[in-house]
Amino acid sequence: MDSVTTTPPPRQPRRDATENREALLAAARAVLNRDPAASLEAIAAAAGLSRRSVYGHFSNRDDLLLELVTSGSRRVASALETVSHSDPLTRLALIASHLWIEVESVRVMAVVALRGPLASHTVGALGPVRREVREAIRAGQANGTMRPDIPVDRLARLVEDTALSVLEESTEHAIGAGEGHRLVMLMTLGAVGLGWRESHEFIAETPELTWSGE
Amino acid sequence: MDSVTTTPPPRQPRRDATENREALLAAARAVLNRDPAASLEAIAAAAGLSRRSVYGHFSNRDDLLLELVTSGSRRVASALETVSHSDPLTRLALIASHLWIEVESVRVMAVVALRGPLASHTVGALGPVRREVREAIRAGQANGTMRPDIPVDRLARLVEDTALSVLEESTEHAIGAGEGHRLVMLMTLGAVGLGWRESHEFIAETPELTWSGE
DNA sequence: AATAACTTGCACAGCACTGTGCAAGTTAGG
DNA sequence: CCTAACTTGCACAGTGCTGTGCAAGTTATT
Repeated sequence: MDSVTTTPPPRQPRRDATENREALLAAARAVLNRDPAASLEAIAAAAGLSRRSVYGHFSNRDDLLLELVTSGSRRVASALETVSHSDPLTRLALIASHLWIEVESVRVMAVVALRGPLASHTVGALGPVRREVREAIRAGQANGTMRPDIPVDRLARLVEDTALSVLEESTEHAIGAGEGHRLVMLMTLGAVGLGWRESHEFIAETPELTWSGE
Repeated sequence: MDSVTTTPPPRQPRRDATENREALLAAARAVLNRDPAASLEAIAAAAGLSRRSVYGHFSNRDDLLLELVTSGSRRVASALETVSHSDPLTRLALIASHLWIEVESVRVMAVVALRGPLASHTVGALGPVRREVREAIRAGQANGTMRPDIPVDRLARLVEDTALSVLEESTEHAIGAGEGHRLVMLMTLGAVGLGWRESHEFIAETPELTWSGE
C-alpha cells in the first residue's frame, strides 16, 4: 500500500503545445499592435485557438502581456549590447539602426506600455535604452555635433518619439527593410539638429551605418 | 375643454446648467488626455457632478466626445484660416505656430481619434490641416528649401507626428508658452531637413514667426 | 493501442462600464 | 415665493470582458 512515492514518470510536453504558445504570442503581438485593448478572444482567434485554451498557456491576461514585454526587452537589450562607439553621433545612429532591426519588439513594448499594471514593467525594460540615448546626446552636445539649444532630457524624449514615429510609420505604410533602416537614422539625426544633407554625408562616410541585412 | 394648445411658456435654460455643461467638456478634455478610456464616472467626478447628470447634457458618451472633437476642430480650423504665406517654409512654420496656440484642442482630437465610431469624424476634422501640411511640403520640396529625400506623403506624416510629439511633451513636462511655441517650430523645421542653426536663422529673420502671445 | 497532454465548448460568477426610469431633493429665475 | 429647471441617488437591465470548473473530445508520444 505504499503507492505514495510511485514516481509518476512525467511525459515531455507536447510539441504542438509549445507551438501554440508561440502562435499565441505572435498573434498577441500582431493584434495588440492594431488595438492595444484587444480581447483574449480576438488574440486566441488570431492564433487559431479558443479563448479557453489561452489559460492553458498563461495564467493571466497580464501574464501573456508580461511575457511579450520581457521577451521583447530581452531581444532589444541584446541587440543593443554590441552598440558602443566613441563618437556620440555614430552611437546614436547605431542605436536607431539596431532598434530598426528589432522593430516589432520595440513597438509591442511601446503599445502595451500605455496604462495598467504593465506600465512599470515596460518603462523598466526600456530604461537602459533610454539611458544610452540620453548619454549619447549629452556627449554629442558637449561635442558640438548635436544641437545645444534644447536641454538634454527634453531632446532625449523628442528623439525617442521621433524614432518611434518612424517605426510606426514603417508598419502602417509598407517600406523596404533597407529604406526603413535609412529613414530611422535620417530622422534621428535630424532630430538632434543635423540638416538633411549633413545627415546623408554623415551616413555615407560612416561605414558602420551601412545596411547589411535582409 | 380646449386646454390643448395652451402654450406652455417655456423658461430659459438655467445659467448654471450651461456652466456645468462647459465644466463637463473641460473635465473630459483633461481626464481623457490622461486616460483615453476614462469612464463617465471619472469625467463627471472631475467636473464635480454625478454620472447621472451627464445624461442631462449629453445623450451619449459618444455624444460628449463628438462635441469635444467638433468644437476642437472648429477652433483649430479657424486658427488656421489666417495662415497663408507665399513661402512654403514660412507657411509650414506658421501652421506649427498656430497649432501651438490650440494645443489642447489638437491633443484632444489626437487622443480620441484612436478607435471607435469617432475615428472617422476626427480624421475628417483634421483633414484640412493635413492637406495644408502636405501642400506646403510639396511646394517646399519643389522650392529646394525642404528635404527631397523622402516622398511627400511619408514626410507629411512624419512632420505631423513630430508636431504632435512636441505638443505632448509640452503638456507632460511643463514648458513656457513662448518656449513651446519656439520648440514646435524648431522641430518641425528640423523634420523637413533644416539643420538647427538654419532653423534658428530662419525663425530670426522671419518676423511673422515671432511669439507675441500670452 | 494506451495514455497523458492538450483543446474545446459550455456554463457560471464576477467586474466594470453604459444607459434609463423614477422619486426626492436643491436651486435659479419670474 | 413658486415653479420649472436642474441634480442626485438608487435600482435595474444590458453588454462585453476576464477567469474558472468540468466533461468530452482530439492528438502526440511511447
